[in-house]
Amino acid sequence: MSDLTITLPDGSSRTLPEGSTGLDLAADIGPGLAKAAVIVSVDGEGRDLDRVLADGDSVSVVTADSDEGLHTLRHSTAHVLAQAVLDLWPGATHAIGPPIEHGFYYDFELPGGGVFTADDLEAIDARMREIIAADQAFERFEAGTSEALELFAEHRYKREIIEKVTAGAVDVEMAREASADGTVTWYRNGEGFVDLCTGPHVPSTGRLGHFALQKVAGAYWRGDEKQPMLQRIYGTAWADKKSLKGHLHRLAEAEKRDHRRLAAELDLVSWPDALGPGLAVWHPKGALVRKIIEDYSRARHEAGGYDFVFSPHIAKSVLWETSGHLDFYADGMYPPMELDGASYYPKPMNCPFHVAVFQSGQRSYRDLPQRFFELGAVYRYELSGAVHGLLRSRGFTQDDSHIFCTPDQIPEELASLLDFTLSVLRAFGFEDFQAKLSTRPAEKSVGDDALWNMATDGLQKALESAGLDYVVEEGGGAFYGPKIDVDITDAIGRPWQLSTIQLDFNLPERFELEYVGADGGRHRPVMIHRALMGSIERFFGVLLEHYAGAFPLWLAPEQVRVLPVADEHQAYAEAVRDRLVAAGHRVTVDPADEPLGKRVRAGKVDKVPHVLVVGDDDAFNGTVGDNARGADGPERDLAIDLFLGRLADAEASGALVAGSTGESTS
RNA sequence: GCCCGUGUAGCUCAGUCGGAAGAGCGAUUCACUCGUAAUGAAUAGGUCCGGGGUUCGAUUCCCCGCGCGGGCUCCA
Repeated sequence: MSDLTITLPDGSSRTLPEGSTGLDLAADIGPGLAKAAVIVSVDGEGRDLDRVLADGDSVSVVTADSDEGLHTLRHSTAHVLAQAVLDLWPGATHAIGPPIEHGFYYDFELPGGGVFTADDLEAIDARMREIIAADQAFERFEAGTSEALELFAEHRYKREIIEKVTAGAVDVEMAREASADGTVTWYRNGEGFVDLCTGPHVPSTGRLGHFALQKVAGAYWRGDEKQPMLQRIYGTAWADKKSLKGHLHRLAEAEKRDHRRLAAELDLVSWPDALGPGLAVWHPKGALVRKIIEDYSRARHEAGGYDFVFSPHIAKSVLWETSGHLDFYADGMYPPMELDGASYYPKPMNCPFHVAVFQSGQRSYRDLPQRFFELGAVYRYELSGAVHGLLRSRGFTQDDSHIFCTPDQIPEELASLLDFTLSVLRAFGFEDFQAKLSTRPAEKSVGDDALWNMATDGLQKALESAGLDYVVEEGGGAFYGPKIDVDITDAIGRPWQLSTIQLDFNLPERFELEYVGADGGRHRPVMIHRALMGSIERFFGVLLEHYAGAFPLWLAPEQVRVLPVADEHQAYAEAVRDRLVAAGHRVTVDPADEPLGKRVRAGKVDKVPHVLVVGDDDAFNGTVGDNARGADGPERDLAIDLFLGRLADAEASGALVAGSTGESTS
């Protein structure tokens, strides 16, 4: 009997008897590892622990605390969910159930068009725990298509997957459900539960258990609204109890900083029913913060070589026909208003207007690059079920610019543009970025190869010189040009896509844009669409959640609140306020109609960066007592001049609060 | 738009197995004038989302709308 030689991730090798499995390998390395092992990864491909290894395999043992191990755990838990549902609803069929970030889901069709209710989750959860307690082994099977079709005769969605797989038309979501090489695999556990699946899975259901079912939702089969609506159950699953608890805690925290809740609590924005879904009104405090954001954006663009333009909210259909929006974006547009025999559409984008500005006169290569900037309000007909506070609305304002340049200018323009973008985002306290470069799609696209290559190289070089982490999405670009999207990561680790830099080789063609070159001839410029914050409304929402409502000093609508200890200190409080206001700060006085403790508390609840208390000592000495947001206690006897200096420093640096005793700026 | 859930005071929510609508916070008024996270009392505030049905009687049960929330899809 010959032995197997297995290479481990650290480069060492191990010899095992022929017929050894992944589990044997793990046990050979150490009993602790054998216990912790979930699957093995053989040459980068996940395998069940009980599968036999081959001589020369390069193997790493995957444990539940790794991403791949967690993925497996969640996938296996999804199977148990399906098993429980099929047990409890005879006649139900299961569609797909992949692992997702933090958990898993499974889609079902219940007999007679039935639906799940929230109460059903409890029963399903209980049945799942029985299956886990029974510690049923996951067994893997492999066979040809016809046998598989027979096995899943009662399950139309499984059959559809098998047929698709056989035809070679596998999409990403289904890739986990079946292999593409003509054979079909499935897993069985318990008496009779089988599920089409490429695996791998944990050895047995006893390895699972740290999960929670979260919600039921409708989901179209294959995400297509023309397909049947299935019943989806979402759950979260983790390697141990502590991780599960931690995750549920983080969810609760995220809910507390929901921008819609904070917008109401801090009196910033509201969504009156009478306006319609996705349409907000801005209250004075919210509008003040928004104005500061917009003023900052304008100042940066003014200093950054942009020319400001304005454009109307509606335009005749001919504009949208020329731009092509009516062909490929009509679903996203509000319907037209018929006026004077013409159709006027609310604008879903600003680009055609900026093109019109470009076209208003003859352009020379000496004028380029020409950068037009506008805080442009646009209206998009989002599905009523898709709107989400400020993060997804039907009317919003883009910090929109269109840059017209020569092809030669592309690389330099992109490099400085990306620097500019990151600089603006950093000013708002965002530090973690993740970029995505989307390249030319495989099918149809416009523009010649040289242009695409120059633009794509330019984007890539810009990313590299900016030192940004990025992933490349091959073929992910629009038909009219490559692009970069930049995500920021917020204070609790969630990514948000904000900025986009998008090359466009199409609109210059459609509008027949030209500039006069150095050679005296006419040439076609390239267009760059770009938005840094994306949408002011959405950016505001992201900021609100990022800071949990506690805006940095320079953005806070009310920066300082002065509390006189008693009525007799009112005059001094007002004098303090007037001095701070004269220095350009936003300050109010809260008179002594309520006990001091109550007013201090109100200031904290309103997340005012500085609550000043002034009494006899302060009036006599020209000082204040400062309660900085986030500080452990008050700082007494602070000279007003000193406090003013700190305020100015904090405003300039973008700090959360002034001075050294409050919140840290990290 | 589709599936599920949900709608009671400005906010957060009780409640009515169908029989006179409640609390806390907030607001207003009065008293208190206070050195650091909720002073006391009083008052005001509701077509119980809208319309229809069942009933002697509907905020409660049923039907249809509308709003909101979670998903599907898309993206700023």
